[in-house]
Amino acid sequence: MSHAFRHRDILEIARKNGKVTVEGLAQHFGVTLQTIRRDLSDLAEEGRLERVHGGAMLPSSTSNIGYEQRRVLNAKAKAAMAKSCANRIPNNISLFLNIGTSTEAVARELRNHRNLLVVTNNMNVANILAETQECEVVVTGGNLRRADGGLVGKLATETILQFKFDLAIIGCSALDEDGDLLDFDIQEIGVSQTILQQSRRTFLVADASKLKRSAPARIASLSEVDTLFTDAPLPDPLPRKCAEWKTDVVVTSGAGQTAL
Amino acid sequence: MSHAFRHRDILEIARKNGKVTVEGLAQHFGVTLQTIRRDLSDLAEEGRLERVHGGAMLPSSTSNIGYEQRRVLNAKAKAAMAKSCANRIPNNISLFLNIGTSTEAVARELRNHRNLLVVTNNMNVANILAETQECEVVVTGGNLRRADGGLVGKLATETILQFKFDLAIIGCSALDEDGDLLDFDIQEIGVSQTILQQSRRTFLVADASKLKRSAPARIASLSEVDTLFTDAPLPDPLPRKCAEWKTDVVVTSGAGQTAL
DNA sequence: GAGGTTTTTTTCGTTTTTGTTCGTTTTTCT
DNA sequence: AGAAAAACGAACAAAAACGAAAAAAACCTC
Repeated sequence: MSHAFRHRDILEIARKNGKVTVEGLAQHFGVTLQTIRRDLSDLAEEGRLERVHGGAMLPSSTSNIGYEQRRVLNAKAKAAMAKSCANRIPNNISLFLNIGTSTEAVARELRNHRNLLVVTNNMNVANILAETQECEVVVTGGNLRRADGGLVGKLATETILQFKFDLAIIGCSALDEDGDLLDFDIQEIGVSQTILQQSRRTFLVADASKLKRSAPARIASLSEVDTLFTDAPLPDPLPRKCAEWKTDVVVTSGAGQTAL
Repeated sequence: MSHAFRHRDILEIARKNGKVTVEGLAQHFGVTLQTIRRDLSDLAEEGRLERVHGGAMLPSSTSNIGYEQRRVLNAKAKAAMAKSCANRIPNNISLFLNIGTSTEAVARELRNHRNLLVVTNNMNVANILAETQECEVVVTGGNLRRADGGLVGKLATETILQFKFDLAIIGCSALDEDGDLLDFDIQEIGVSQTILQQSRRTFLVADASKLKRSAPARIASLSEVDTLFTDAPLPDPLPRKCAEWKTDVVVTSGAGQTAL
């Protein structure tokens, strides 16, 4: 029996049960574990299944496409990045957090900081920080973008212009090999650029997946960023450029260690 | 079996029951307590659950679902008021919703309206309307007031000045026998007054409990309101005054009927 | 049926996950 | 308040799962 048949059946079983196990499938088809592993890897690569330890699950796109999916996507690495980022954020300062699941993770880690003034154009960040008592939260105005809870547009930009931040924590959609920060949404570009302009220091939080993507609009260059937090070593031209630009790079392995 | 499978099921159980226990889950999955603890820690780290001694709960503020559920208590009268208010709101207009549980109830009833431009300084209203696709939501900037999710201060006022609304739906902390709208928070006064000034028509939503309270700051007079929605007949001097002012009064009994 | 290709199995070192133990913290009982 | 019980997290060991690569089997085509 060729893998094509198995693939079809595996998907069917997965759709019925919501999940499949390597062991179970091996038994079901009377083949080796390794064979099933290869099948699942193939299916995962095609995006038809989501590989997990011990088996595979239906890709979450079935239920909640987009934001939720991105949020869960390597959440652990993001949490680690966020932790090491939060560790370098002192108390008693003003800071900005923009749109993005990574900055939301940072917000979660900031709940125990004291006396911060946090300005954000991200509804989720505001919701997260509403829990704590220890910091003042200011929300910029703007048009609500349902996809990610972002507040965008003229109103957002104008509000930001009224502040001067000690620190800006930003995310981006992509990061290319020239060290340019890119974004999908033209509207968000203006907001991000205004933030950079209004803040004394800048932290960029971007997980490794951002390095494999591209996006149409350019926000800024890494040279304008003080510290980059990421979860895997940078590909080749970038480490040298960052050194040149004096941009610190903090790589956080999944477990939470920090290295230069 | 991998943690990925358990995580999904744990969240499902948590959403159904509102909480999960370490012991219960360990038994359910046939694994050690320690394993479940690790799972719960992971989920808490991702912000998907809130860890508590002995188990975990749905995160309190983040989740729209949890919030929705918590608001059900004593909301019957409010929902009735909100329904009859929403019935008098046409489609295709711009409107403002300010702070208050009553206006939140109205927001909930507006989810099936079409082509509205809703501006609000209430995070909860924004969260509620984020669910629907049918209307544009604009959030004013402002300082986040944790007690009620309100956005207040100079930023809020300034944003509102940039709009002109077809209709404003407002709440208030108290309503006295002179027909004056009162509020506890001085900051909110400025916002409310600005709203009245910028809108062509005004609906006030105030349940009967507001009539028994007092508050220090005066927002405006009922004479400036076009329609008052409430859930019990007004005490004595007010019906006459309202008639004089040409302020409509819509009294909704708990069951949902509408009377003049 | 020989030769080449594809697929599967086998093997093995590595990584991930789970279980166990133990000292500490939190909760509950008195 | 103080003691007992329950829950917790860290650390380490055991078990399970993993991926890569070589060997074997199955399947072509000529």
